[in-house]
Amino acid sequence: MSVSEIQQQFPAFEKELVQDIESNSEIRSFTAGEQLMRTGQYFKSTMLIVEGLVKVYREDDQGNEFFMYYLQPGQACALSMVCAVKQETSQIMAKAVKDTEVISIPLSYMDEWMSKYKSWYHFVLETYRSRFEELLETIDHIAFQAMDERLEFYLKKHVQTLGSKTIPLSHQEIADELNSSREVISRLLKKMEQMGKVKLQRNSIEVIKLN
Amino acid sequence: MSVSEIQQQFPAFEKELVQDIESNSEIRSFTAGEQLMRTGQYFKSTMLIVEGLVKVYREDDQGNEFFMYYLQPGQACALSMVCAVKQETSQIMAKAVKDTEVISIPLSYMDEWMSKYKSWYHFVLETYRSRFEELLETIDHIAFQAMDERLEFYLKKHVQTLGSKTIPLSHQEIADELNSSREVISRLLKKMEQMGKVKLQRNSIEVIKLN
DNA sequence: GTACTAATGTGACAAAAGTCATAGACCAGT
DNA sequence: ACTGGTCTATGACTTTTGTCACATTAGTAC
Repeated sequence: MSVSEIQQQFPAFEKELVQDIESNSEIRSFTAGEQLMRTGQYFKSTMLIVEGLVKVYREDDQGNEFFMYYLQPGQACALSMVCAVKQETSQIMAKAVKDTEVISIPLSYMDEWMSKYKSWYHFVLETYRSRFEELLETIDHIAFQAMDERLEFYLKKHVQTLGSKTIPLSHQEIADELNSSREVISRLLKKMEQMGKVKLQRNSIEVIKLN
Repeated sequence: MSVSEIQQQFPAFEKELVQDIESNSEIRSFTAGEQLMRTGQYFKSTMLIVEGLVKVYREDDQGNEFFMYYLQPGQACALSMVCAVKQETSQIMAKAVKDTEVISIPLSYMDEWMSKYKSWYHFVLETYRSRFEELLETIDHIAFQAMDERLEFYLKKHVQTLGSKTIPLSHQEIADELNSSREVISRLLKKMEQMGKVKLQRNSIEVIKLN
């Protein structure tokens, strides 16, 4: 990973910080589908996404999972910061959706840079802030909305994030992420198709228009 | 508010910080039942709880509410930090449960102290961290658990926080906070009573034993 | 093509939660 | 003790979601 590549994804970072990152961090690559972290793991470092796309989701004891949010280049996993500080295990899973490159920064530097670099300080706070908001939004949806609305929102989010109208997921995968069952999702999708909101294909959904 | 009172609730703060707080912050008092913040409000300051008890909950467009967590003396509202930084409105309501005193710290100092006082820095990060975890826990409950389990957890939490086995809430109030309906809560409580877990009185619930 | 597998469609049913209607219980003020 | 208001209890019913069983379809491998 070169200085210029880092600088490109994190334009707000001052030059010295970028150099510090370059010399003190490790690049890790994950192929699509690979897990970046899993429940019960300890963190000794925090991760910045340089390239690719990462899906972060929650998992309970029975193996039910639950989609929380995507991480894109230029973002960091607040969870790895949260847990890193306390040396605690997480209840979080993260999976690479596309081939992904991350910068892995040891905990000790993360802390040191907070006072050393203003841009790092703002970056960390902004990461907490934005993830906090995502979680609040997630809570809103599961607390207040019915499955059909949640499904629509889920699809909308995917279109935004993937930058494509075609979502390459099976009904089963969607059901898992919304912690529902395939039949329910199939039925709702069928309804949406009849309303002209989506077009269903095998293993993918083409979004026509959502409110 | 005297230096010693602040120091008592926030023992980790160094002396200079406490003095800085004393001379640059404002004390605000709320009587039980009063709102500390409401949806749509802007923040120009962050609040530390010195005395009392504050309930933080989420509200949607239709006025449904949803309990998130309690704030106790020695804690701060992460939301007010989150929003303060970005000068954004919150979707959060906070209400004093007991008579409450808070220290209101202007945004500018909050930022300045981050680099000036190590203990402040840790306090802010720890606040983010712990609230983040509370939110994750909340998500777990609404995503993975049925109403009966959520109710039990809710009661347990209240016993812990209030430090009393008697919870002074009506079924309707509980229903609101769990975003359910009174009848449902009444029925579940009745079942719990038959199982010997609680004893029901008018306007209050006495907890006998929960797992 | 045939055979196999994964994905999807669908009807029937069960369970959980929400809604409606109504009645009783409790408390406060007079 | 009467009255009005709030809180609680309960049965009947609806809606939503989850589950089960099985049929159909689409893609893949041979």
